[in-house]
Amino acid sequence: MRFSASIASGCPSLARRVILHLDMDCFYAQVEMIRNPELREKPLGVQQKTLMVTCNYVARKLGVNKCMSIREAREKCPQLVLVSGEDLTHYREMSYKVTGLLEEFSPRVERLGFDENFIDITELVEKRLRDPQCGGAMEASGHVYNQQVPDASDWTHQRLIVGSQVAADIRAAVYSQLGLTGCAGVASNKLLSKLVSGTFKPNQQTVLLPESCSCLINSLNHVHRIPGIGYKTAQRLEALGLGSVSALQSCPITVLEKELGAAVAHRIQMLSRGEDDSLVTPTGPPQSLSEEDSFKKCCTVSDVSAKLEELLRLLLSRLSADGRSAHTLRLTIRQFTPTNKYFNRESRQCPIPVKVAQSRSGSAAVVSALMELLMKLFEKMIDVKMPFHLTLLNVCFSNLKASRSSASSRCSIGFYLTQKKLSKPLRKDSESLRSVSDTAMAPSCTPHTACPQGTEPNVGFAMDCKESVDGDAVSSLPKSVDVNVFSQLPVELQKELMSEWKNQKITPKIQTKKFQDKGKTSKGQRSSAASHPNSLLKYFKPN
DNA sequence: CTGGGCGAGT
DNA sequence: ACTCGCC
Repeated sequence: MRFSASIASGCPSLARRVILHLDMDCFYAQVEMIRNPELREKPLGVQQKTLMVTCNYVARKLGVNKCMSIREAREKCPQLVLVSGEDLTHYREMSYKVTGLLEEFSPRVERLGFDENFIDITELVEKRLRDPQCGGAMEASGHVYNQQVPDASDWTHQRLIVGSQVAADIRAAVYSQLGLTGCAGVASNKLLSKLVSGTFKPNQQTVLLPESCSCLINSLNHVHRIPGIGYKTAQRLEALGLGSVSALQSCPITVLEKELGAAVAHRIQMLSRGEDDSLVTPTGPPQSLSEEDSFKKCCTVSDVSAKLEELLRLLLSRLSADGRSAHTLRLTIRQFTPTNKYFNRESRQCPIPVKVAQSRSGSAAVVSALMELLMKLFEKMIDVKMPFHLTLLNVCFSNLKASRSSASSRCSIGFYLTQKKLSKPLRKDSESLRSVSDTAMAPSCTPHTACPQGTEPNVGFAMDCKESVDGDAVSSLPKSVDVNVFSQLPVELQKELMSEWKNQKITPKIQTKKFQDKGKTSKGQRSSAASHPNSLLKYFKPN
């Protein structure tokens, strides 16, 4: 009884969500200024090859913008200080520190690149609304989009206003603990929170109230500015005369379906109206690790071999820190072509023999075994007896699995369910959730009833509930769980379930079928970052 | 003188 | 294996 009641009442309906988008200011430049504070007052650009990928705000005042070529940036600003940003190590580490810190506020954190995160703060907001100590004055923190005046008697306004206060707290925590500034947007879905976060930059925040939604979405000059509509889709829309947001909004769906297919058509028309029902999906640890390098010319086998070995060693080092083992190896190349230089990438992949995958990453035997595989993959694409001209090499480890030593004993669900006491109090909600998803490679995946996402998130448990005499769902403990369903449950319920499984010494079956999108695709195992003991290294707490 | 990553869908 | 999306 307890469970079904909690599940039914605890899941926020899609329309009542409060979503936060946090976008770090000129992220790579900030990291470089932390590494070398003397750079703070100078115009600073971060360089990758011939491109300045970002720059600090001192440089921006002098007319420099991100993604300018180095030549152009130097022309506009001769005093510009450039640092190399081709090694992503420091950015990656800081990026995961940010995500880790955000996960202390809510386990529902989704990464978007290295410098952006979505956080579903619905439950935090509701907690504050219930807390009498936080009651009273309803003033937004930061900007309100369109200078709309909130209506204190409007519940939706109240939730978003409280959301803006949560956002301010979170930004303050990121600054005090990591020294980073960023912009936040608060709205009722991911699309709107992302769009609104950029309205005041840098180091500011904006909340969007529903009445100003159309103002925000119609302020976009072109459909390409809508996140989710990329270059290709925008071009096809343009060809249909649908370059403007308003044209896309009012286009007959049949026209869109004919050009783009039903799924994309529906999705982008929703987006054009500011509607976005996608969930904040906890990102967890990366599903692949890759290293790449681009260059003007590489045309000998020995040069290829040397470059691949360097990439491989970097990757093995990262894989070792991650604590998982890789079971697929992929090589991507780009060959020189005078025209259309940037899109002719080809790749070949192969399994990594279990013996190699599970041996210690540092050993020379592993390096040579993987180098042999890489050169075989290379020769599947390039006839080495003929002249060739490469401009890029990428090595990627994917199909990452928890390795035996690290994961199964300490981090499996069995660990949590059989231990008398947890090593940590379950306060860190994210950790209990992680331990569940960590065992997601269990092969027995029973498909569950599909349903449109967000409408009835408890359906993943439905098979375990019986009808009782009085017609109420009976309080049987679910014995199977979809990772993605579980992760979207209220944190309190997650904890309750974990604790109850533990008490009853039950090991629930894990399903990994993706809950949304009518279950047509599997996301594969979706284990969360901190579930891996060694992955925790990425989440250092600041001193 | 257009990086170096990531994930999802097909 | 490839396309498309995001930063």
